[in-house]
Amino acid sequence: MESVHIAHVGEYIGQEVKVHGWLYNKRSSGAVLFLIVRDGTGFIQAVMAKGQVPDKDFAACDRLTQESSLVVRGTVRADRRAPGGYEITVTGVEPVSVAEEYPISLKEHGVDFLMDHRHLWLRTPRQVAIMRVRNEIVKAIRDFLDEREFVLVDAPILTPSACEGTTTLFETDYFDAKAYLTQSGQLYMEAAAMALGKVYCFGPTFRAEKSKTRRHLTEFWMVEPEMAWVDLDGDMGLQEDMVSYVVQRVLQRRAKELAALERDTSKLEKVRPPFPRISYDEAVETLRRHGVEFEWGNDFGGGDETILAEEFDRPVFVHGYPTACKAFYMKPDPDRPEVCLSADLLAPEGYGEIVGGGQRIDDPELLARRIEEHKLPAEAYKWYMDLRRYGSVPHSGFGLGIERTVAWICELEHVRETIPFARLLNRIYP
RNA sequence: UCCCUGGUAGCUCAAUGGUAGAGCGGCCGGCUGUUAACCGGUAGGUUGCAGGUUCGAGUCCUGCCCAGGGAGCCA
Repeated sequence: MESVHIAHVGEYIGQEVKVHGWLYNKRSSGAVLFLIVRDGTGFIQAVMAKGQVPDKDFAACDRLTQESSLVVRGTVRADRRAPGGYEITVTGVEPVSVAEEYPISLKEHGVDFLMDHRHLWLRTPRQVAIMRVRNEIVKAIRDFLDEREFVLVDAPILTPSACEGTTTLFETDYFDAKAYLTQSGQLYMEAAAMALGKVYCFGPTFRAEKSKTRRHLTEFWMVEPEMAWVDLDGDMGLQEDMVSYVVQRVLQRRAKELAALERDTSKLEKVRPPFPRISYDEAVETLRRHGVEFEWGNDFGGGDETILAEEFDRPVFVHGYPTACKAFYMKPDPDRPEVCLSADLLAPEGYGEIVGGGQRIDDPELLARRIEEHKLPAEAYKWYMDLRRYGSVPHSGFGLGIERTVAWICELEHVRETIPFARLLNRIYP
C-alpha cells in the first residue's frame, strides 16, 4: 500500500493508500466518525462508519484528541461535498500519539496567546499558507539572481563594528573583545562585487532599535545584491525586474495559498515593470499637496510613505534623497551634491519601504572625508577604503526586506506572521 | 522613551459600586453525512500584582507589571 501526501491523493482515486498526519478536527454522528486529517501538504476528511472497521479501531478513534498523530489507511474517493474534492473511506487507523488537551482551538485567539504558542500556531492552515508563500518568495529571488549570473556570497554575521555606525547594534562578547551582530552585509558585498562582478548575500540581520510597529522585527532577513559597473539607474532596473518576477511567480505557483489568505490578487497582477520613479523633491511636493507639513531634508515617516505609495498602482521608487539623511557611503549627485544617488522602493497598499539602495561612493578622498564626518573609526574601515584604492569602479546595490515583502504579498497586518519565530522588542519566546 | 487602549474560567468575551456568567475547549451521554456539526448534562475563578476609598470593589482612585495599537527611532 502506498504512503501518499494529502496534496497528491487525487492521483490515487479508487486505490487504498496510507496517510501519515495529525488530527485537525473530529466530528461524529453516532455511528459515523469524520476525521479531518492534515499532513502539512493539505487537509482531507477521512470517513469511518461503525461496522465497516473493527469496533476496537472505531472506539480508539472516537477517543482521539485534536492534534493526535495517526496513520490512516483507506480508499480515496472524489466527493463533491469535500472542500478539497476528495475523501478517504477508512479501512483502518493506527493512532501514533494521543495529544494532550490542545491549547489552540478552532475558535478565535488573541495575538499574545498565539505568539506564546507560535510553535503550535504554525500548524494552522493560515500560517502554513504564509510559510509556503515565504518559501516561494525566497526561492524566486534566488532563481532570479541565479539566472542573471549573480554569485551568492555569504556575509559574516559577527562583525567588528557597525556598518554605518549610527543605529543600535546587538553587542556580544568575542573572546573578551566586543563584536556585533550584523545589520547589513552590504559593505562585504562591495568587496565581493570587486572580485566577482555581480554578487548577493541572503541572511539574517539584526537591529537593536526599540521599534514597536507592524513593520519592524529585531531579527529579519534581507537579500542584498551588489553590482560593479552599475549606476543608480541600472540598480533600479534590477529591482523592478526582481520584484515583478517574485510577485508573478507567487501568483503563478502559490495561487492556492493566496486564496486561503483571501488576498486580492488583482492588485498583484499589476506589479510589472516599469515602476514609477519620483524624486525626493517631487515626493515632498506630493505630501504638501496632501496637506502634510513637511520640511525638505527630513526622512519620510510611515504615514508619509503610505500617501506616496497610494498615488500609484505598483511599487514606486523615490530617488535623490538628501545626502544628509542617508548613509555615509551614498554617492552624492554630481550635479547637486545636497542629494544623493539613492532610491527607496515603496510597496503599495501601505506596506512601506521594502527596498533601500543606491550608488556607492567610489572616490577615495570623498569616502575618507565622509568616514571622518560621521565620526567612524578609520581603522575599522581601512579594508573598505582599500576597495577605492585598488581599482575603484562605479557600483550599486540594494537591500530587500524579506518579511515586509511577504507581508505585502500576503496582505498581512503585521510582519510577525511572516517569519516562523519572530523576534520583537518584547519577545524572544518561543 | 512618549501617547492611547486593555488585562475576568484553558481560550474568546459579558457582568448599573450590590449573589462572578456565556460560548468554545475538557469530561459524561445522545445522534449513520458532519463541514468552526448539533443536542443534553457536568467540572472549571486569588477578576494581572500591591495599596487605597466605601457598609460593600471585577467595577472608583494611586503605583507597578504585562500585552495590543500608534509615535519616535529605523538603508
